[in-house]
Amino acid sequence: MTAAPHILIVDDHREIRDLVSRALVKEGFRVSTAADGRAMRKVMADSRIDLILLDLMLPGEDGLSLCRSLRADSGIPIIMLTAKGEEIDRVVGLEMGADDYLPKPFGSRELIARIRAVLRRGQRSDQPKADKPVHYRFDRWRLDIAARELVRDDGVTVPLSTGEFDLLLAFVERPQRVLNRDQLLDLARGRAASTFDRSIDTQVSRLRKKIERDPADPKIIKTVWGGGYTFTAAVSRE
Amino acid sequence: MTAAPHILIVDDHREIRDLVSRALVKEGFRVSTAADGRAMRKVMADSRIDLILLDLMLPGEDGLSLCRSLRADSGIPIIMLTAKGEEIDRVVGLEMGADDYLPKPFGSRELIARIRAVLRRGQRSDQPKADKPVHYRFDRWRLDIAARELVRDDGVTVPLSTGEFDLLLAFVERPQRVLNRDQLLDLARGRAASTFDRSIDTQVSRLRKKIERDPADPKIIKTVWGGGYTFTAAVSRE
DNA sequence: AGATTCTGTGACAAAGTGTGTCGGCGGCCG
DNA sequence: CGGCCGCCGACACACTTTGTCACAGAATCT
Repeated sequence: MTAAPHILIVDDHREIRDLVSRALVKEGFRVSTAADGRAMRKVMADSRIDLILLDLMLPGEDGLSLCRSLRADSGIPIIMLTAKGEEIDRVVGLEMGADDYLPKPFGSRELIARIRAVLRRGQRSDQPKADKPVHYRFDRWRLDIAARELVRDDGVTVPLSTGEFDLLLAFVERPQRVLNRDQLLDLARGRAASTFDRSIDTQVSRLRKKIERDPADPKIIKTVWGGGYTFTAAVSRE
Repeated sequence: MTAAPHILIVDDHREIRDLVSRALVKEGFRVSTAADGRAMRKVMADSRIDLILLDLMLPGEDGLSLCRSLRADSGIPIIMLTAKGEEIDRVVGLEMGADDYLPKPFGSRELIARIRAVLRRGQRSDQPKADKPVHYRFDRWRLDIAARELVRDDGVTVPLSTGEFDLLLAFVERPQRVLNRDQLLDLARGRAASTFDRSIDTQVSRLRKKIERDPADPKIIKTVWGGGYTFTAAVSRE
């Protein structure tokens, strides 16, 4: 499984974003960028991020408070970046929960080494810790996140494979939205699509067989021709 | 699927509009322009916009308040443009919810790079967040947006294809208005018409077969000779 | 290691969409 | 009033996208 890690660069300077982005892409990472905290949250809502490079100085919400709030509800590894002369902040940064710290200017070699190191050690649960719903309800189903189980209203547990569960979770967390195959693959498998990738179709088909009343006339996961799929059932979080 | 993104330029200076417009068209984007907030809303009501370039200084309603109100009810990506020397406004702009910020003068290369970056990350649905109706009623039908279903008053669900649903939705959101083929194609498919494009006619024909009592004598979707089509049934939002 | 489950790929069928053609109808002009 | 021109409706067809199945390699379990 060649799951290239997905790195998110958060920095308000475009030159930095582009420079770092190019360096990481060349190393085989998948990269997204954001100029501020708001953009960062947006990216995180739409894709599965493995590690965040976070600039200390940001317009609006600054890096430290972002770091703290990230730590509060998502164990995603963070590497803090700071302008030189802000050495003092190292301690603060690490105390805020960053996994590593890198003062600018830094070489791409050093950055990449640290990223790999953090990723290797950060195999930890990226299980969000805070206010994530314990389970979701939709149609006549309850999806139990902790137990990774799908339970029907009559109490029967329908077994889901790992892939089916991850895909269903991706859907359930983003109902009423058209998700294309790339996004689904990223969200559910953490990897990018190869050309003519039909694996999502197959998984959707398998999932429908288990959750739809009539798999031939799906009501919960609808196909958007040329666009992807949409989870159309109403979802309630608990 | 050549779904060229549709960019809306909002600036009161004609030269800027023309200049930027030409640059974007050359890059393959579809472009609309507006000189002020009122014109902007009009364009947005008539077409599906993927991204807005918004000048900070505008006559009447200024860019910042426009930005805020856009953010309030339509997650459309925004890039703010400002005259030089207004650096201070960057923070304000981003806090108001702009996705990026570009001080004048800027090169077209830089502008295009930022547009692509924002579009890439803003892959998401431009699903307005605010008070969108859950469903629309007309004639003897109910169109359920979340479920993407068309239900007759007797409770029977009539299956619509993706294209039929999107077209019907475009109509239902703009009843009693003449919509030409370009607009319909833009609203329902997000693309521009190619020469001698008859696809809308075909889709209207298919749609009529499903919703009209007598498809040969349509009462709901009327043809405007030489102009397009009009959704003539009364629509109520719920 | 052997058995079992899971997942992605290829193949083929089915559905959705757009283009082309033909014929009809509306509007325009004499 | 009649004929011409251009626009629209309907249909057939080609092409694209999706559904599903079988199967093989990968992963996991025993």
